[in-house]
Amino acid sequence: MLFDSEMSDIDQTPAMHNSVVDGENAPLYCICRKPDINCFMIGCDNCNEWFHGHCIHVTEKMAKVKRSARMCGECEPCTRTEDCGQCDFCKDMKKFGGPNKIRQKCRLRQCVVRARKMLRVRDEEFSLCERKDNIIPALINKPHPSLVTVFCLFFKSWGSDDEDGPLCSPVPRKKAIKVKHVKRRNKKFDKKKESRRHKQKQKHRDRLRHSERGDGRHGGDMQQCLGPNCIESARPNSKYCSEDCGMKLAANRIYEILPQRIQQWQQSPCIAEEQGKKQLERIRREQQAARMRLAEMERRFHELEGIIAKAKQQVIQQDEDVNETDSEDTDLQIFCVSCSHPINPKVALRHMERCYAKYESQTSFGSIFPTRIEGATRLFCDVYNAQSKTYCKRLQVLCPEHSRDPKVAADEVCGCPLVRNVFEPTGEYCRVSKRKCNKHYCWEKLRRAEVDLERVRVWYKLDELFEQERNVRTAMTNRAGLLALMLHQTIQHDPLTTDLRSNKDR
DNA sequence: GCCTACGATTCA
DNA sequence: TGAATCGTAGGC
Repeated sequence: MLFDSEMSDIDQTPAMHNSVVDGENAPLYCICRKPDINCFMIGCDNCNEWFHGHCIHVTEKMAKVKRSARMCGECEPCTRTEDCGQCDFCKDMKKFGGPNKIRQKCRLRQCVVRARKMLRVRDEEFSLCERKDNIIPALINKPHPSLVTVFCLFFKSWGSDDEDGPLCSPVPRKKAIKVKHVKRRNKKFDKKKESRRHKQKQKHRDRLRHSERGDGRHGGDMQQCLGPNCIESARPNSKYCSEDCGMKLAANRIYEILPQRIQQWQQSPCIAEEQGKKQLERIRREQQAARMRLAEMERRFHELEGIIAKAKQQVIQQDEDVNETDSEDTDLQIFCVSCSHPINPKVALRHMERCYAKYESQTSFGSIFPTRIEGATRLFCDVYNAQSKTYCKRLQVLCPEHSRDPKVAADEVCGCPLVRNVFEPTGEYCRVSKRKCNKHYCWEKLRRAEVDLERVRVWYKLDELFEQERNVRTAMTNRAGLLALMLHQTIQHDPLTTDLRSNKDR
């Protein structure tokens, strides 16, 4: 296949021999017999004719699909460009945070024709599991799904033709094996011999591949379609003559098997179901407790705002200046935890708070999602950073990066509620000027942060409990799901198929 | 023969 | 130069 980008390599006008040249000497191409109009064109290897991409419905992207020993370039996985991010190969990739040990491309991108079977065998497993995850909830949401819905979902999940392959195989995978590559290096191979052997192997494989493809195309033995009442011959590499026949057979099987399986299920008691119910009860109790705690914290939130409002109404007591200066007049020095400079204990709180804010504001803590908690006010800062495309996730009251402490007016009073024995409120307020009070520096901010932090904790707890509830519910619903009922037993549909167990018995 | 790990190669 | 991925050694 040739693309227009490759035209420089074959300077002579392509397909000139069979193209008509019009009056202005512009060569005509394609089925439309029009000249090259500066669009994407693709050339045929066989006839050397050039075609406009849009005339033959081939896009530049499609044409660029790679072909190799492991890629046919035509099947769905070959044309797929995105990694699923879920399979073991994806999870191994560095871009998905993996160790890069397996180094294989995504299972969903392994060619169905040419990739090695081991690279795609689990693809079926994986995609089924993935599809199953999508199908079961779809069925759960319908209390009485119509048989057509059930059948379509089931059949699609089962795979169109291949019903012999172990789908979500319960067989555990083999353990990882460590390879001693050092040994390999130490071994002295006869290189000539090795490469000759390699070439022979390659030739053999190529021969096999060609013969396989040949077989696939022309079909070995002709088999009759397994579709109900169908007398046609099956398609190559399939048991059915058409998708329709496969669907009909699958529908028949569901009609035949499902009612019996449902009856069986209903007759047997389920311990896991009982445990699930107990777990749900526990989760609900914890949710209730968390909600009560949240209500309590909301009440404290409003209470604190009331205290702060009341504190602001206090009047400054002038003689406090003397008390402030005469106490603790010592040479004692402590070191700031942020900048490690020696500071006077009297101003330590003020200094350390500012120093911390200075360093803290140089870092960002962001998430790509804005906070969406219904009914919660003033929790996270949530300022959007266009550069990193993230929302700030510090507590709003404690975020030095996006909010500065308001400037204190000269006549503002400290107003911190005074306490006795650390916790008992005396009902009085500190009436020192806010600018001069070193004892209660930023008390509103710290008290607000205390309440907000607890509120955040309770929200996290609630979120965790919702997640637990969802998991338990999903597990309970899936237990008697359609796929589970249909798949968790072995049925010998075809009496001619060799049943290994019966062989053993004999 | 399956599977993992990793050197080698290709490509952007 | 690094990411992607191919091909294969070697354990089981």
